[in-house]
Amino acid sequence: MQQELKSQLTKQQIVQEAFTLFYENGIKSTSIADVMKAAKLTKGAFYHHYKNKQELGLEVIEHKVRKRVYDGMILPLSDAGNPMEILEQTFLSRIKSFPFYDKQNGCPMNNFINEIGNYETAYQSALKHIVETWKAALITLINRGKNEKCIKQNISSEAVAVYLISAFEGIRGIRKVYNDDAILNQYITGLQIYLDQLKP
Amino acid sequence: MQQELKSQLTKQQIVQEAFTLFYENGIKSTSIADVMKAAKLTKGAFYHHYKNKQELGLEVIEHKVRKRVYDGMILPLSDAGNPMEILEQTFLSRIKSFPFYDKQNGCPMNNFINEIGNYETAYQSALKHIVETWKAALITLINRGKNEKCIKQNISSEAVAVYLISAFEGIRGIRKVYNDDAILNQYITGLQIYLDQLKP
DNA sequence: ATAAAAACATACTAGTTGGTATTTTTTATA
DNA sequence: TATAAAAAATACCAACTAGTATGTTTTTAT
Repeated sequence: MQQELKSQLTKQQIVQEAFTLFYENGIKSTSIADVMKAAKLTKGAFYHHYKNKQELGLEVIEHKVRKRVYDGMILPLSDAGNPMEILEQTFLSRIKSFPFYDKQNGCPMNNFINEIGNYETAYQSALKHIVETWKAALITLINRGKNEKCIKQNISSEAVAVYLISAFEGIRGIRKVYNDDAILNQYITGLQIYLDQLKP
Repeated sequence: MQQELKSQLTKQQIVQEAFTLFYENGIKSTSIADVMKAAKLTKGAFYHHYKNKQELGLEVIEHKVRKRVYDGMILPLSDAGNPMEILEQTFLSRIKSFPFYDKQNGCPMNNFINEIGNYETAYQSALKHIVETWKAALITLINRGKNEKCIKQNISSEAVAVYLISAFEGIRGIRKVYNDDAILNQYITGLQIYLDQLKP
């Protein structure tokens, strides 16, 4: 039983280091040896715990990337309070308060989405699942906003959800090629205009 | 003189094949040998024309990617006609009419942006330049719309431009992890709502 | 026609990659 | 404390990578 625990701890460490390296340099540019060096272990240990690199990639997506999106963008949506304010809080305040590191490296999910080829279906469905969960949570919130009369009735909740997610992921990529936050501030202003127009 | 022409023709072919392979599989997953095999030439020919892989990458961005964005998204913005209709035409109609291949593989510029690491400054500034050109053209059009009273006066043209670009690039990435166009249609509806709200 | 230069091919190197085979070390338990 | 299983290390391999060195063919200029 204690051995099982140690095994899980080791795997956790590998996944943690892998996430950081994948986030900073991409999955393709990161070798197993790189990950294991960061985890202060050797390749032998890796292949004792994992079948291959893809298995690690999927675990990083499902455990690290998923959790990040969940904690930062999905969970706050189910808070009590004015739905409009929650949207502003989640999409506006959050991006403002990102540390430099996160601004520079973009969104881990978006990085993955755009790095993988269209034939890597295992990665795709794992990523799609995160987007779908996010979208569903947004739709629920927007519908609540409609019920509580703080969001226009005659707009498609799905469409707004998808448009919000698209713009958010888009700017996280675009910000990477800039050296400053000016473009981020323009996005924020643009988002503010967008959100204001959703009010009845 | 004829040799100069042949040299340029060969380079054009290399750049063409490189663009296709980079677009479909990413620049990191594409080797020089892959490119030259597609171009029906050998590695020796490549290094006769190019210093290294990065020089090719930059040429692909500056010649192929830039031209694609320019022709598809920038040039139409300077057409005569109602600015609002031009925006709808460019952002709505264009994405609808994308062939399956383009939907599946996303936006070449966005793929590049999200594949490259944040230390690859040469690529970044080449990509930033494209975004900046696009943004400037959009701002010009939006300002014209304001002058001609078909776009609200009290909104920031820059912010709208950035928000439009962000959402467009974002959805092109997100679409890649889906197998169908439903998400694309939701984006289109979301964009339609957004554009309508810009009207006075 | 011929020499030089450009275009391209061939063969190679040194380093990296994902993955495997085998051995050593650690740990749990009887 | 002996032993079996799990964890980790070592050593390796075949394939691939960017890039180089050197050769051959083609084109151009004289």
